[in-house]
Amino acid sequence: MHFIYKKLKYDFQSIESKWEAYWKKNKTFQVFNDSKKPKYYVLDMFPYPSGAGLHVGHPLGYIASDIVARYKRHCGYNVLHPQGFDSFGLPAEQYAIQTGQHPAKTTKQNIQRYKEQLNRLGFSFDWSREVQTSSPDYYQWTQWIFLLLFEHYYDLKENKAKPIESLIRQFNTNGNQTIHAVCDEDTPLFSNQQWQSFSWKKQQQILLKYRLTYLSDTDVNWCPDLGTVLANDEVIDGVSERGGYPVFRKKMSQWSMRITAYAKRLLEDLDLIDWPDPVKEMQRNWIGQSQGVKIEFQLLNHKESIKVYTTRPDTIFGATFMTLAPELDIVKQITTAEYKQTVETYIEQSSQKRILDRLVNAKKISGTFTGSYVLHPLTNEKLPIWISDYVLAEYGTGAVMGVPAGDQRDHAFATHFELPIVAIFEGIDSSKEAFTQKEGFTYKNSGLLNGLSFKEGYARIIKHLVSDGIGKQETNYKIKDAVFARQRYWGEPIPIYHKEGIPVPINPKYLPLILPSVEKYLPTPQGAPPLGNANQWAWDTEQNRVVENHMIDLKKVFPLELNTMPGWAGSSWYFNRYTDANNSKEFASQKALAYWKEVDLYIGGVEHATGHLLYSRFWQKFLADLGLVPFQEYAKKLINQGMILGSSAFVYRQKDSQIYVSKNLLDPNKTYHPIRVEVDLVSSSDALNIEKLKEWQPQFKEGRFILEGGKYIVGREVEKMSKSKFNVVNPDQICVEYGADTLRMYEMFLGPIDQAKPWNTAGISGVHNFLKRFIRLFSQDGNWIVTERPASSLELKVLHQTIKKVTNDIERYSFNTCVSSFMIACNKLIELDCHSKDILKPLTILLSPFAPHLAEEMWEKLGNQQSIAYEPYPIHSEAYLKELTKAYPISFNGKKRFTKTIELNLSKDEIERLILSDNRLEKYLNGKSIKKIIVVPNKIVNIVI
RNA sequence: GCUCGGGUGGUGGAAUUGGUAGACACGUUGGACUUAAAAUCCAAUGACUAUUGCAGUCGUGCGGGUUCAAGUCCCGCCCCGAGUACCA
Repeated sequence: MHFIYKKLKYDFQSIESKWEAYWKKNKTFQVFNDSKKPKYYVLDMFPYPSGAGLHVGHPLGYIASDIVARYKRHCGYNVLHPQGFDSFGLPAEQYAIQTGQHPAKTTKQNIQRYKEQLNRLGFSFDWSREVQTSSPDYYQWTQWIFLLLFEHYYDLKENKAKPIESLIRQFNTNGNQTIHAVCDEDTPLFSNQQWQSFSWKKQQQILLKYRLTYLSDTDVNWCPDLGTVLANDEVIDGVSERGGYPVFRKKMSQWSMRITAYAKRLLEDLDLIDWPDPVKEMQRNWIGQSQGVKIEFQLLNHKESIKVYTTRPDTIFGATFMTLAPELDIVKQITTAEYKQTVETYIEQSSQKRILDRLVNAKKISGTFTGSYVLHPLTNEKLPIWISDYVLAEYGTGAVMGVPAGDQRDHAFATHFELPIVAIFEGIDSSKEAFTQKEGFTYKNSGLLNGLSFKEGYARIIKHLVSDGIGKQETNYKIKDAVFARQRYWGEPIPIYHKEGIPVPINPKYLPLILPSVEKYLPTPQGAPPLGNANQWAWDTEQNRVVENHMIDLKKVFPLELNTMPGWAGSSWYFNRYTDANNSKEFASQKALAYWKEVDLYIGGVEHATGHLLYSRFWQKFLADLGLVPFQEYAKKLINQGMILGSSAFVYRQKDSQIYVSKNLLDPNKTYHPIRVEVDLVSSSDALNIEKLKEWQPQFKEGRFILEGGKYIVGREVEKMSKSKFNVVNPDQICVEYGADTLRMYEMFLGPIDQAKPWNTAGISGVHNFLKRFIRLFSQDGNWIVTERPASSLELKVLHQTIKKVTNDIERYSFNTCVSSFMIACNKLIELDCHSKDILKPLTILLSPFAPHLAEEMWEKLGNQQSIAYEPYPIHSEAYLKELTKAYPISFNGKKRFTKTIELNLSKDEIERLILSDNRLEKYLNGKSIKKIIVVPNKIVNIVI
């Protein structure tokens, strides 16, 4: 069949701007909370509105979620598909420091630009529910949740958060000795009389040890270059995630969130949610549960004892020394006069080490003897006490028993300092290295464990230690309480004032506590956070409002907290706010929360696995404990979209010259400097536009370019897309050249949604051509030729198969194969010369989630008045497809799968029916007869003609 | 080191439960249409052998195994990516 097609105009520019305006004007995607339809909540991780605007990688997740949202609308759901901005953050603040421009102003401009870009791509967001974390309407509720956390503690009996008043009541009646609650390690025990005798200040200090958000002297990650502390997940390889500056450990008075109280539930409830395994695994590792035993070692010549935590109590007979973390307070008490000097020097040195040094020098063994000894609890032997920074103060008890035979680090330490090594595994040589496996040995030199296997010995020793009162079984977690304060300006103010050194909450009635204006966004000369520059930053407890600093009298006017909340505060609960985003009375009404329930599909980057995705689960659990939200887990299903990488372009400059050599002419014996050049200056065949290059940067003006085949070919390298690498592809430009629909489909077509992949503009023409061909189904020579004639069975088959395939693929989030299916369908229908309305109508609905602008245009041209967005989704007839597959029934005997060759003599009619039954047979049409057919149950495998 | 992913044409990637591997697209080559180019359309395109044609051999990182049948399942390696890192 030969058709000659004239060029058909696909005027995507006017189509797309027309429908963008239409959706906005008609509020097509606004949803309400009182629908009778079933609900579906599809959420994107909201963006930080950076000054650079969107690049081509950002919308990937939004396109996927928009396809699902539109698909679910067609399926008859009331779809909540909101968007907002995580608009507090460092870049706006740094810009403010440089230019003096208020972060609120730049943030507003950036948001404006982001919205324009997002709308251009045709996302069906309900903007009436937009949230901005930096808006007081929003952050008053972030502050409100902060205060709730402050006013609650974690009860281990009921396994939930409870009001602090209930704790105070118990203190008043019984003291704290019978209380089973999460608190700081150093909380003293007291009776009810003692509690009542305490001063207000003392009582408050004790309560801080229980509150779920609290102020304490903790070791923090201090980054002097950023002038702020960082959370653990913001420190990567010992340097700051942002900027890569060195980070130090430092003791500071800091706000923290008692996320450790929820460690167990955060771990266990991972089983309830359908999240990608890597994310779950990362959270599991981050929480880091381990089962072990805390064992008490009596100090020689001291009343006190030291507890160690170990997961291998069975190796206790191999313990030949004890090592403490240098930071522990007890170190100073036990150090003998003789060793005082060396110990103090060592402590000093290790505290000044950068985190990076500690990591890099991990294998470099250091430590020093304290002069003291502990007694082995089972053998009564004298074990020397050492300190070393391989022991971490914040894990376990900060003390380990040194078992060189069973632990590699202990072995290295013992070898380095010539401490004894006791072999405890029968038949295993412990002198060279430790044996860390948990099978394949029996014990020796191990008292009551001798001759037992690991399994027997492990159980035996625990039983013994516990019954003798020496040890206690314990579950330990790696996860640490999250530092919840930044020394920055552009964040939520913490609604706390300070009285006698005690933090006191502001009554939530008087929220929001509005961020004050300052003249300088830098820390004060005294080193206080930027809020220290504010003139109006004191709390009047009688008028309950912010007043000027000079009114502070420490009687009724007190200084306000100067720290602000970290970046993850606002994002830890925003998904709840969308259900009722304009509510000024509550963070969200119970009715709205009950209607929308949890997020059905959440799409965002995997980089938030141990940050936002963990903190938000924690807050959700806390809010659920208080009965404020109806679900323990807020997102049923999570998908991580992979990053779209840039393809950087390089020119090669010969060393010490102005000669640039084309990629394939490089001489392996010479040295070249690869220099990144702007990818816009390079054609899709990697040829460089030298004229434009010379205009772009003056350093190339004098360059001599050695060409191959008349062209300069650049080198390529796949890297993260970033402005500094000159490899950013701007979606606006793609929209101008190909249109938003093409961009949407192409991003989906690139590959599986969760995979990282390099951007390649060259391939986009394939998808663009598909859309042009799609229009061709409706027209010929520019004329509309949709017909009313009923569809043929072959056409119907194409349609039903496509519906089935596309629907299945959307349901399993395989969007790339969807796009392929559309192309196949389109090609087949063109070949069949199909212009039937019966086929094109459902096909247009099917395409609408992917290419919404074009679908709307075609839908209107088909004579429909309403937007296509709420058209019922076409249903494929399983019966019809089955009917077709059964067109030529083949039966078998036996259960086992087998291959069988059948000799056939089929008539033309039979062949046609056979062809209907199986796609692959189409090419055998036109009179050829089928001789043999190889079959397995329910499937034709091979045909011999 | 440990944990989790993943290795399929020149390229991006298909292949729901084991059932004609390489769909779909890019790129490349040839052709049609054009004064020409672009655009569009048609054809070929895993490798090798053979050719007038039919066809044959090898092919999913490597080596084994299970099966009538393996990209897919099992065992042992190699390589790449991500996360994590003195966690006792």
